[in-house]
Formats: sequence, structure tokens, C-alpha cells
Amino acid sequence: MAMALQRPQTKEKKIPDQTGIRQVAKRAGVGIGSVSRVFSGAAGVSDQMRARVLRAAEIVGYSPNMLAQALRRQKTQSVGFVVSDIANPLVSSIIHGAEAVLSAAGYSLLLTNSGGEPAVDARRIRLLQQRRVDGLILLPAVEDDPAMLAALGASGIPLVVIDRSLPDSIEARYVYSDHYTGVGQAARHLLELGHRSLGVIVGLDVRPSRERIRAVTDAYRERKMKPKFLVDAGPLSAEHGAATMKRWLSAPNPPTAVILGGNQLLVGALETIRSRNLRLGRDLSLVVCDDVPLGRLFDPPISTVMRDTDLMGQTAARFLLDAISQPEQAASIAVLPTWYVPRVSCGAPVTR
Amino acid sequence: MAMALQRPQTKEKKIPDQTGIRQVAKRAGVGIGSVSRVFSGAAGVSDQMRARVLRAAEIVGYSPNMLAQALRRQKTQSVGFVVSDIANPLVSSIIHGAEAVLSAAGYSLLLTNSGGEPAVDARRIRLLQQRRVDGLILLPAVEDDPAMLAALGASGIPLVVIDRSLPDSIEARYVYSDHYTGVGQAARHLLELGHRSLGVIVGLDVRPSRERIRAVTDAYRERKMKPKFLVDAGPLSAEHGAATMKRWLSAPNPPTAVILGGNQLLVGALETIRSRNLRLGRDLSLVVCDDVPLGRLFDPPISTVMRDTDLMGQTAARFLLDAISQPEQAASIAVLPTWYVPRVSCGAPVTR
DNA sequence: TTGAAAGCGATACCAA
DNA sequence: TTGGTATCGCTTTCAA
Repeated sequence: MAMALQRPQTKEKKIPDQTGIRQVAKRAGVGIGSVSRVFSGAAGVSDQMRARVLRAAEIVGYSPNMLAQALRRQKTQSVGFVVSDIANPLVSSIIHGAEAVLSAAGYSLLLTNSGGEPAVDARRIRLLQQRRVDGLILLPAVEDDPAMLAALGASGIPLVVIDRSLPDSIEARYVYSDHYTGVGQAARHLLELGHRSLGVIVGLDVRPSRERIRAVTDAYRERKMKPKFLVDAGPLSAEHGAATMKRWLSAPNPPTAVILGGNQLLVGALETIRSRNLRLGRDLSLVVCDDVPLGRLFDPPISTVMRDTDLMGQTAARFLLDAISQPEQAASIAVLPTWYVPRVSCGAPVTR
Repeated sequence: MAMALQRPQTKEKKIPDQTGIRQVAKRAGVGIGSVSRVFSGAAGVSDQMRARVLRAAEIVGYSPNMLAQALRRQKTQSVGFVVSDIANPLVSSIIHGAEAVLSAAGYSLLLTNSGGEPAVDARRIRLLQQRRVDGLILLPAVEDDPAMLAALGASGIPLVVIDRSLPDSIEARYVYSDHYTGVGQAARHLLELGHRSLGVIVGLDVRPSRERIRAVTDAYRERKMKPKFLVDAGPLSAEHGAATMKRWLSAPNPPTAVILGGNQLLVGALETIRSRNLRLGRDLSLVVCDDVPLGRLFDPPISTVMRDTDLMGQTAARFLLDAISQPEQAASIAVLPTWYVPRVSCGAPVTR
């Protein structure tokens, strides 16, 4: 017989010092299940039972252990958020929006930073899965890292992806910014001003980069012009912004207007521009994507492609809550607006 | 007899669909304990056992459930971080630093935002406690909210507080910025330039505000001057910065130099200054606490009291890891430097 | 309405 | 070294 011998009835079950549900039950002289019912707000609990339990809980200082709840319910009421750079104000604004919606819905946020390393993205995703998060929001460095996709594919966990486009094999909901429109407006503005050779700095090969290039291309085409412009793809950092501007401005036919595909690039770009004693809006026109605090107070004010990043976070969170409550519902896509705000940093090019 | 009757040996124990440790054990034909040992890296496991288990795990696609581990081990390998405003770049930089250290040490970060509401701070702290975080990092709105202090006092959970000073009754480690030094340098600079009536905008009654006021006071005293300067305490927002500047500049004896105790104030202050057509460094001198991306490229460049916020986060995380591993060790305090970078926004006052 | 008991998925002690 | 069992703290049938 497989059954082992019973433990001797020592009757001296050691009393755990932690204040758990059974301490409360004993204190109140009721069943353990009743305590659970009271605290989980289940129906069918008499008022006097509720009172007894609450009082006992008060006395022993009990509060439910969400770990145990989660284990039992198979639901952690938590979601993971993997970002590539928390410190980027844009990202932290997205997080802010998401956190607000999630915490209002009773979810906690497990935040992890990948530092832009695809391999770390993948590891973090797996870690969060082991923590049994109920859902995942992703703002990964790249779109096609095999390790990441493998981790994602393995689990049928609800997924929302921000500003990245994953292969169809991954079931996910998407929150996009309509980079095409905002950058398109900017490009058209520059072309109208008479610029003919634009420069565009984008990031790696991810959706925003592609959309921005497409937008500029189409802006040229709209005017029946051959889409001849400079493109630089690299890290969206100040250093890279400075380096690229330096390179372009030293070339034989420098661009007369530049679109920066990320606000961190601005500081670097402006440094180079300043060191060359160029006057923005006259010697060179400049557009930056995503607002920078002092951008409109700068001298001259910097043209900007704006978007509501907090709203992106909120939307992502709402999508995720949907996905969690209705996993079978068709996956959806939200495209949030971007808009171009022309300022003095864009002017007609000087003829040389 | 307390022992209940045994369950009939139906032998048909339903097989859970989740892939848990027992699936692996069965698949490998070993005991459940052995699987645990292999995955927790315990000593005393034969190589062949390890191989068997790992292969079986591979096949059924097993990875440990950290929830169950946490419940059993009484350790979640997670820490809670309560901040008042994630979206503030300063704060997100602190988070960045903390996350790096924590995740390197195998901890996950539960991030929550209180929006500056003391009551929310308290609720979030309790929530995190129910999630059984191993430690807590706090950057709360105020220092003396009773609900918060009650929540903190109730649990003996390791605690690190950033830039806030809680009552001695709360056991905590502290990470401070040395606001006194940086602002003191700024104030001395302004007084040397000849300014006699300074204005200082600070936040609520929290440590940084007090230190900044103390620094300015002492700077006056050093020169044997009566510390007569304007102080405004309010939200560190752009709107408040604009409003306060407006108020001060409209008063009979406006300050000739202003120290802004928070970078968000800068945008608002500059707006007011611009609208009055004042030239910074000539008509009015200005210092801002905490770096602003375009501050040094601004026209004129803005004098700034700097600090390394990422390092603050790292330090907080390290303190917390210490506190978790050695709870009995004496609580400690770190004071991280701030330093003043004078720029053109500070000049000699014009005599009117 | 209430209590008892069987898990959720792991760890750890104990005996073998 | 390995297997078996009790247990972490809770939820949830199932009977009463």
C-alpha cells in the first residue's frame, strides 16, 4: 500500500508565529474557511460572523498574505512591465500612465529595465513569467530577438506591446504612436520652406524608425520629388546626436534641415550646432520628435513632433486589463496621434 | 479522534495541467524532493540525477513557480518602491539606479506611484506589505503622515528612505542628498555678486526644503548679514514656478536673484521671466536645483545645483540589500554630494 | 451559513 | 544521495 503511516498524534502542532488565517480562526473560535470568506468579501456570511472575524483579525493584526492568495487563485494581480530605459522621461511618462490605470484596477506593477539589451529583455520576460504575472507590457529594444520571441511564444500570457511590431506568430495587442503623421507634417513643412536635402536620425530598425522614414519619403513623393535624404540609424543618445550632426555638417552637401527621431538626440545635436556657430532656423532647420521641457523656451524655440505619452501608458494598461479579463477576444491595435508644432527652429534655407 | 477518514485510494488523482514540480518528478521517475534540489542548486545531487531531472523538465517545459517558492521560503526576492511621481525625470533616474542594483542581486521591483498623496503612500505601503516584499524603498510626499508612519511601524520590514527624514520611532536607513552644500555655494555666489534680496522656492516641509533654507540662511550669516530673503513653499511644479515668480516680480521689492528648489519649476519661472522681458543674469539671476537637459545650452546657460540621482538609487538599493541580509546591523545614513555649477544666468544685480 | 479537508507548487526535515 | 511527508497561507468544494 502506498499510504504512509500516519504521523503520531502528538497534538503539539507548533504554533506559527506568523499571523495567518488560522490564528484568526482560532482567536475567533470559527472555521478557517469563514475567515477567508470574510476577507475575500464572499457572499453568505452572517453579520455576526463578519464582526467576530474582523475583531479577531484586528486583535492579532492580521492582513491577508497575497502570495498565498495568488498561489491558490492562480492569479497574482500583478503585471510585468519591461522597458529598455526607465530613465528616459518619455518612458517614465508611459509608465506613469500605465501605473495609474493598473493600480486603480488593483494590479501591482513589476518594473524591469533591460538597458536596451535584447538578451536582457528576454531574461526579464522569463523572470516575470516565473513570477506568474497576469500580463505583460513590453517596450523592448528590438522587435526580432529570437530569445525574446521564444520566451513570449512559450507562454500564453496576455501581452501588450508599445511602439514595436512583433511577428504575427506572437499574440499581442499593440499601442502605437502615429509617427507617420507627425513626422509627415514636419517633413512637408520643411519641404515647403524650400529645403531639399533633409537629414533624419532614427533609432534601430523598429516601427517608429520605419514610420518616420516612410513619412519623409512620402512627403518628397507628394511633391513629385525624388526622396533623396540622409538617414542615420543609431542609438538615440545625445552622444550619437552630436556625432551624427558633426559628420553631416562636415560632409560636402550637408542637409539644410534635420529631423531628430528622439529627444535625447537634441542635446547632442544642439551642442554641435552651437560649436559651429550656426543659427537655428537660418543656417539649419531642426525638428525634434517628442517634447523636451525647455524646447519651446529655447532660443530659438524648437519645432517638435508631440505625442501624449501618459495616454500611451494608460492605453497599454487598459488593453492589458482587457486581455486579462477576455483572453479570447480579438487582439487589437490602438494608434495614438502625434502632431507637429512648428517653431522658429525651422526656417527657409539660405542659398549658398 | 481528530484524524479524518482517509480519501479512498481512487488512484485517479487528477493530473493538473500546470507543469509543476511533480510532473517533472513523475516524468523523470524520481522523487519530488530531488527535482527541488536540482532547481534550487542544493548540494548533494548526483550528476545523473541532475541530468535526468533537467531532461524531464526540458520535456515538460518546467520552470519553477516563484510564488510557491516565496510562500514556502518566506522570501519573495522582491522589493517595493513607493515614489510620489514616477514621471519626474529625477525620480525615474533614481529608480533606474535602484533597479540596476536590485535586479543584479536577483530582486524584482514593485513600483507604485502615490501622486504626492500621503494617504496613497500609506495604502501602497500596506499593499506592498501584503505582497510580502522583502524590503521597501520610500520617496514619500511628506514626512509625518500618521497613516504612513503607522503602516511603517507595524511591520519590521527593512526600510530605506530617500531624501526624507522620518521620526526616530521608525527604523530605517537613509539616503540623503547634501542639499545644504550645493545650495550654500549658490547662495554665497549670489551674495558675492552683490545680491541682497534672494528668493527661494522650496517644496513642502521635507528635508531638502529645510536644508536649502538653512543653507541660504547660513550664507547670509557668514557675511554677517541678516538673513532676509523670500521663501515660498509650494508644489514644485511649472505652474507654481510661474505663479510665484509673477507674484514676486510684481511686489514692491522684488528679489534680484532666485533659487528654484526643483527642476520642474524652471519652465514656469522662465515663462514669467520671458513674458516680462527680463534678461537672465542681468535683470534677474537664477539658479535651479537639479539638472535640466537643455539648461547649459539655454540662452543664457542656467546655473545649476547638480547631484547624481542614479547614484542615489543605487545607494538606496544597496542599503536595502544590506538591511535585508543583516537586519540587526545598525541603521545607516548616506549623504551624497550636490555641487553648484555657476553659469551666465547669475550675474551682478543692476542697481535700480 | 458554517466547518473540514483537499489542494495550489514549492521547501526541508527525516528516515532510509 | 534519495524519497516521503508536512507545511507555507490561502481558496474552494463538499457536507452538515
